[in-house]
This record gives sequence, structure tokens and C-alpha cells, in this order.
Amino acid sequence: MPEDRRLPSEDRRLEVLRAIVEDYVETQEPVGSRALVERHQLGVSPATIRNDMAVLEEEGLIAQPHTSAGRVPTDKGYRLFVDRLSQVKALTSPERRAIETFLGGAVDVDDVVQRSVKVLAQLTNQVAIVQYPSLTRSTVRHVEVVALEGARVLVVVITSSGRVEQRIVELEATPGDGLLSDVRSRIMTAAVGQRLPEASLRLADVIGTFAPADRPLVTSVVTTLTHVFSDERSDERVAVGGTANLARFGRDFDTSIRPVLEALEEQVVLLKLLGEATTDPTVRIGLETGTEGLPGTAVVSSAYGTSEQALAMLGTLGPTRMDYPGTMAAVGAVARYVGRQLADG
Amino acid sequence: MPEDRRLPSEDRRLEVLRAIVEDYVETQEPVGSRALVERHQLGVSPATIRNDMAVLEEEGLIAQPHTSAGRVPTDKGYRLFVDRLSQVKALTSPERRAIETFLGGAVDVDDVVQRSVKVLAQLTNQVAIVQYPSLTRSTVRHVEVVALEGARVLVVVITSSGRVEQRIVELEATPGDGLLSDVRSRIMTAAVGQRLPEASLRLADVIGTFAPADRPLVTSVVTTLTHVFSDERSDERVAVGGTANLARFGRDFDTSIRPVLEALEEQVVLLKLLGEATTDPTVRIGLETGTEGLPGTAVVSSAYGTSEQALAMLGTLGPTRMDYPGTMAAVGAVARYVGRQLADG
DNA sequence: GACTGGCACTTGCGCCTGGTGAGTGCCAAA
DNA sequence: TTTGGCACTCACCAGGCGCAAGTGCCAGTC
Repeated sequence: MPEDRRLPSEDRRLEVLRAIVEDYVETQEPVGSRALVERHQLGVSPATIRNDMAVLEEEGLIAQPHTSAGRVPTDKGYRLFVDRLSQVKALTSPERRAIETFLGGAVDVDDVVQRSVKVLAQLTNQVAIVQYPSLTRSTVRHVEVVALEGARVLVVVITSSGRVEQRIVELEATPGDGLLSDVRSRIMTAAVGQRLPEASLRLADVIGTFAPADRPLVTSVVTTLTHVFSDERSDERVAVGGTANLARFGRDFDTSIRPVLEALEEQVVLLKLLGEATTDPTVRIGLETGTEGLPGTAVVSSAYGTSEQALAMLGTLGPTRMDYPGTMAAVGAVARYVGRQLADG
Repeated sequence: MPEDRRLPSEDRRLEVLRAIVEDYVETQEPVGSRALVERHQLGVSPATIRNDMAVLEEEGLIAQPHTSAGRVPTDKGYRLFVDRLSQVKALTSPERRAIETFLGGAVDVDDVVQRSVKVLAQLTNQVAIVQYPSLTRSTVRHVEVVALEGARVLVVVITSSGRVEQRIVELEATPGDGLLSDVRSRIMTAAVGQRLPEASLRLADVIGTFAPADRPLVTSVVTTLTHVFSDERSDERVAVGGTANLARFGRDFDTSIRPVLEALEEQVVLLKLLGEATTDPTVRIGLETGTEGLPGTAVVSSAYGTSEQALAMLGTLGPTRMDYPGTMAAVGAVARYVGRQLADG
């Protein structure tokens, strides 16, 4: 036990906490003082470690499942680990390449989302959650208004993230071609490049620029567009993958796995789990997820999008006993690639 | 034991099989001869039942998990039960109403599929699988060709099942409005009402009806349409729900639940599980599902669509130990409602 | 010939028991 | 402040036991 290995006791205690987290994540078993000194060069005896552990336990950072067992990190312990002890881990280059090649093959927005879920689940060995690009946060790229048979009109919207939405509008009278193309061009002028909520506001003004006789038609079209722009249902779409990795939660289906499966089927819960937009991967542990009934669960999530505007969230869900640095790296990388992918079109 | 209760022994043996299936499905436990005579009015003693059971076992219809246990139906036993012993069970009227009101609220095709999965999972307490309406099996309802800015053209297809697909085509030169509407109308004439594969064939002929100078443009548009018509990726889309019901498969995650969860994430496997189109609910038990590695699994599936044309498949997946009559009724009912829903548009 | 009661036999399951080992807390000494 | 020693706690495992459920077989009865 060389003297130069020794650290001020405060520092060593944190080192012990890190060692406990790392070992527990790896072995899934409570870690004892002896194993700790054997696996890490701490330069002190098990007895010393035991004293440190007692302090850490006092501080609420670790706990004993039962008297004669080793220690396990508490949520508070993981929190401290994530905030102060963990280093950002770079992805290996095979992992990097896997993301690039797999996501690169996507043909449309749906495909991008599906593939990201798969990559993320595989990379992290956890449950992956990817929200579809938000309509309300994208901008209008193109609007088309087309006459169908009779008094029906097809309205198509293409957004900056590549999503295409369309609606059919039933009018009272068959519109003239001239009027329709006029409507189309004035709508384009008002809306293109705007974010969807603002575009809605701008469109309301467009109605007034038409002759009173034409306003009913214009109003119908504009109303439909406004609905498309503010369709919350499509904002809530979420893809989930990697549920087979739920094994990591434990052996007992009813107590540890079923509640998670049930949560994963509720869009509302999923959106809550993903949390608020943050550019960098954010970790929420245990109660911090804000979701009752999911004990021992942690979420790593991040927004994705362009540099100016977050489009939506993605992330992973796993047991608090997870590889935080690795997961954060994976979530961050996938978020970046997806953002780039969607920016290109 | 009244004489008139007695049946020719062959008949009674089948009655015993039915009783075993029904009891086992309900209790999830091997059923013995004593319990059988107590719960059903068979009019004979346990000893007689034991003799019948011995014969049924000889025929491979039931089996003993271990020597001192009751009997459990084999896959072959379930097969015989489904084919000859079970009665079609009508849905209760609350169930019927649940389907109607819940599916009735759907706003578009996506929504119909999402809601069907949910209803089906809830009704059967099993995993529900619903395939999106097949593009290649629908007919063309409408085609639109619209000039965008520059030399770009938007092509929109609306199918009989209400799906809307669109593509943007890059042309070499900006087309005239007259030509475009001509293209549009000739395509409509050739394709509307046709199934997508046939429409593709017909469209090939349309090219020749144009002046040679216009053919490059027409060819671009037709090629794009042909791609849309034969996009297999969209034919393979499948929604899954009710995974929390996997508890019914057993307690042990790794051996009984994980393989199922893994299968459910593979589109290919899902499509294989749903099987070939059949109008009435079809049951496949154990190996009949054609999928390795899913022991103890049965699938009840049915096509849905209009009376003329099946659009896609839907069904449920559960342990072989399931309520077949009830599940078949639910699958059938949901398939009918979904078909009707999509026919209306 | 079909059914039945009786009986011996098998065997999974729950329960208890004692032994083992990992891990702790505390203390006195360096 | 660190360390070795020591007593103590407790989960876990293996073995043994009894119980109860269920069977197969057989001889007797209708």
C-alpha cells in the first residue's frame, strides 16, 4: 500500500462510491468491502473501506438490502455519481459506424424514427423511446391546394422535417381554378418558413385579403390548415423498442416488469418520461422521472433537431442500475445523427 | 347417477376432453379425475373418468406434466377442441358497444389501427397484432399531379382504404399546366378503381398515348406512381399492443416471456404469425404457427376488409392455454368493425 | 362389457432444520 | 487515521419429512 496512493479521506469516500456504483452496475450484486479493495487499487484495507461505507450510508448515498449484505447505491448515490463522478464515455468506432450506416439507410421520416429506436435499444441494451418530430415545432416548407372531383379539395402540407400531412376539405361549391391557385399562393407567402403555431396566426389574416364572396372557401381551407398545424395527436406519436431488454429490471414479472410494460403502452406516460427538451442528454433517476409506480427506473433523454430548434425528444429507459456514461453517450450520438438526418430532408 | 345422462363411451370421452380444456383454461392447473366429476355433470365416477383419460392420453390428446399430477391438453387436444368441441361464443353487448364506440371515434387510418390494437388487447387479455391496410390490395381512388415551384411535381395517391401517399418528383424541365392536367386525367382514367398491382400495369400503357416529346415527363411520373403502388415496406407495417398481458405466458421471464417479446419486435415474424388471409378467424396452435422458438403459443387471426377484398390481417397471440371461443369471437368482431370502418373511408 | 370402489404407489410441494459463508460493526492497538 | 481481530447477523442452500393430489390396477357388481 504505497503512501502516494492515499487521498484525503473526503476524496477517497467519493472514490469508494464510484467503485460501488461501477461494480454494482457490472455484477448486479451488492458489493462488499473486501471485493472493493481487491478490484480497485484503493491502497487501504477493507476495514477502512467499511468506515467510509458507514459514512456514505449515513449520507444516504448507499444502502444495505439486508444486514449481512454488501452495499448498493441509492438514487441519491447514482445522482451524485452522474453529476460529479462519471466521465463522458466516447462511443467505440464500430458503434459510431453502426449508427451511421443504419440510420443512413432511412428513406423517410417514419423510417428514421423506426431505425433510431432499434439502434438505440441495441446500443444501450435498454428500452428505447423516440418521439416523432413535432409538427408544431417545425416550419412550413410547402402548402398545396388541389381540386379533386366535385366540390372537394385536397390540402397538403410539407414541413421542414420532411413530414407530409394532408386533409380533404368538403366545400359548398366547386371552386374555380384561378381562385384556388390564388389561395395557394397567398397562403404560401404567409406561411412558408414560419413555425406552425405562428403560421396559424398569419393565416387568419389571409382570409381578409380576399373578396367577401370568396371568403367562405378560403375560411374552410384555412381552418383545415390550422387544424393540421395544431394537431396535437401527431405531436404525441412515440415509438418504443427493445422491450426484450426489460429482463434487466429483474426476474419477477408482476412486480418489476409488468408495470413498465403497462407504462410503455401509454403515450401520455411516455411523453412525461421523456421530459422537457434539453440539448444534452439528461438523466432522471427514480422519483425524478416524475412517474409513480416505476420504482428503480431511470431515464436518459435528449432533444434532437436542428441547431436552432429542437424537434422532439428521444431517450432510453432502464433500471437505475445502469451504465450511465455509456447510455448518455449513445443517446447523445443518436440524437445528433437523427437531427442531422432530418435537417437534410 | 341417472341413466339418461349416460352417453356412448366415445362421446363421453370427447366430453371429458372438453371439460379438461375448459377447466385447465380457467384454473391454469392440471385437472384430475375427481375435480372433473365434481365440476361437470358427467354422471360417472372418477374411476371411469380415469379410464377415459388413459385412452385420451393414448391418443395424444392430453398429457401428464408428471406422474402424480392431473392432465393437461396437448396441442393436438386443443386442435380437436377448437375444431369439433367449441361453440362460437357471442360477445356480450357491453363488449360489442365497447368496440363500436371506441373504434367509431377514429379520425384516420392510423387511428383506426391504433384503436383496434387497444380494443383487441383489452377484450382478449392477450397480445394484439394489427397489420396496416395493405396498399397493394386496395384500389386507387384518386390520383393528383400538382406543379410545385421550379421543375418539381407533387404526386398524391388516395386509396380505397383511405390511405394517402405522396411523392415529390424532380423533372428535367418545367412542365406546362395543360400537359400536367392531361397526364393527370389519363392516369385517372387508367388507374381509378383498379387494384394497385393492376394499376401499375395499366399505367405502363399510358406513356405510349403521349407525344414522344412529352414522354420523359410522363415516364417520370408513372415510374414514381409504380413505386408507390408496389411499396412493400408500407405493406409490412404492423402495430402491436397488450404486451403487459404476456404475464399469462408464465412467471419465468427468460424462458417464456423474452422470446415472445423478441418475436414481437420483428416485423417479419409478426407477418408470419398472422398467416395467410382467411375471412373467418383461424386458430393456429403451437407448431402450427410456423414459428420456431415460441413454444406454448397460439395465434387467432383473421383478415379484415371489404366483402370483395381482404385488406390485411389482424389477430391475437397468447398461450395455447387460452379461451379459444371468446378470442375467436373478439377477433372476428373487431375484424368486421375495422373492415366496415375503412370501407366508409 | 361397462362401471365402480378400494388400495397401493408415485411424486411435487411446502416446511423445517442446520450448516455455511459473506459481510458487517465495533474495538483496541499501531 | 488506519488496521487486524472478533463476535454477530442473516440470506442461501441442501437435506429430510409429511402431506395431499392424483394415478393405475384389480376385483367385484350391475
